[in-house]
Amino acid sequence: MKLTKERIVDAGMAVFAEVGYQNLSMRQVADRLDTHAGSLYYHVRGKDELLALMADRVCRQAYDAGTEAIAALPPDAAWQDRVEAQAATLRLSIKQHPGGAQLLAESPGTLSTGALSLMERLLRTLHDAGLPADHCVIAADTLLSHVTGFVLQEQNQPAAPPPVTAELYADLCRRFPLLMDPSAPRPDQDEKFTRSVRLLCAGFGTLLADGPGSGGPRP
Amino acid sequence: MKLTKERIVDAGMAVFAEVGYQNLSMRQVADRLDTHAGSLYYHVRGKDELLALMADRVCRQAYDAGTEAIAALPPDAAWQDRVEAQAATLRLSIKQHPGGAQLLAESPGTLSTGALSLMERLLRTLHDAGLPADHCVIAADTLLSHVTGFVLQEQNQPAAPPPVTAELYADLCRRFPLLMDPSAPRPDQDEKFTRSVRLLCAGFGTLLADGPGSGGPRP
DNA sequence: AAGCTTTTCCAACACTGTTAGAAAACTGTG
DNA sequence: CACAGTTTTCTAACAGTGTTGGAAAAGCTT
Repeated sequence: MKLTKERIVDAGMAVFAEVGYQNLSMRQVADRLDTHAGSLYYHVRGKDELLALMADRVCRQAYDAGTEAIAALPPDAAWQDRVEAQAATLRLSIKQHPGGAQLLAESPGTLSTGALSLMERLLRTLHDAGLPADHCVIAADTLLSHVTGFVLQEQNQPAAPPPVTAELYADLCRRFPLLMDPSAPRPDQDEKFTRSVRLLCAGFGTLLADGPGSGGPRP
Repeated sequence: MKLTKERIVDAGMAVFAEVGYQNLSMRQVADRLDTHAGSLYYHVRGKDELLALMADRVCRQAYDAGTEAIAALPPDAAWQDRVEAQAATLRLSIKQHPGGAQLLAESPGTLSTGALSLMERLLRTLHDAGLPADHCVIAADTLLSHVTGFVLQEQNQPAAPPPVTAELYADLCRRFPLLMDPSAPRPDQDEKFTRSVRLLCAGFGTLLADGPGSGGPRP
């Protein structure tokens, strides 16, 4: 069957889903297409371009998943819920692929139309919510980079945490008392994520509620 | 001269500063120490461990730079300024090394005492500011992952943006009107960063000011 | 000085991205 | 159909990577 950019990206995504970001090689992608590595270079300038295309596809998937999630919301949903829905679907879309956050993080996001779509929609949500225009782009940028950063940490957590001796544990508690405080609740990642997004939304909210007494972020 | 973990990390940082994250190889690190690549493996389990050690060192540098910046603040400085100072120094410390954000992003941060120190100090700042304990860890986590995410985007922006034809530009403006709005101010990265941090602090603020009428983030 | 442990060298292995040129497949035309 | 021309694929190689095992050297103890 004829080779094409689209099919190469397809194979790349498949290999990516199986072996993850770190172990993705041109030869494996070629194998899945019953070809040889060199043949790919006629359609793709190099591995970088392939990765960029794949990152764009992840963004596009996230965008589509987002439109579905938004459509499922009640039409009079608050803007915070819309933001939350977009953040949540983006996170899930990235998490579907092992090392997906690295893929997005390492490819320059600006020139990808998928990433731009995500940005534009979030921008519109914030704009419609009444945020001042000059703050919108910063807010949207902050949220997007936050989601990537969050999933990055999430996916890089070692599956099997290294065993800590009792002695080492005691030392850690001495040096990092707040961090190691056993009385502090240890929420799971899902809850941590939604609450962090709510925190961001609360920050956004201070930019528009110019009611008496709450004058937005400090001057 | 005798080879040691410390010296290997030193050489690693030097090579890292010169060639960046992507092009750092064991052989180059060995060359700088007038040895052979195989010798490193007696002191270091593999490249992963070396990268983790280097990430820890970056965190430690950031921590030290942070203590300096905090000490330079007036003793009665608001907690927002303390948070801002820590975020700013962390960003600068990461930016000192080309690809430093990737280094931090790709190494599992939890088991690094440097990263833990950063976290603990931020936690204390928020705790002293009066944030409820169960929100502190989430807030601190959010801010740290935000900084990494921000610098990641910042360092991955291609030095020479690809030339856009007038036709393509018009198309972009049609598909992403808000994003491409020429009337919107285009702040530089420094300002974008400080404002995003202020935005986060504003979100944190809603958690403590339980005065009448501002009930924190939506339930 | 002999024996022993720690450290370093060296050569290899399997793998990576990438390129150049030959070979094949496909195309349209006389 | 046959021929030329173009597009696509194959093959082999290059330079470089992380990593390993065994030989060699160095350092230390008795």
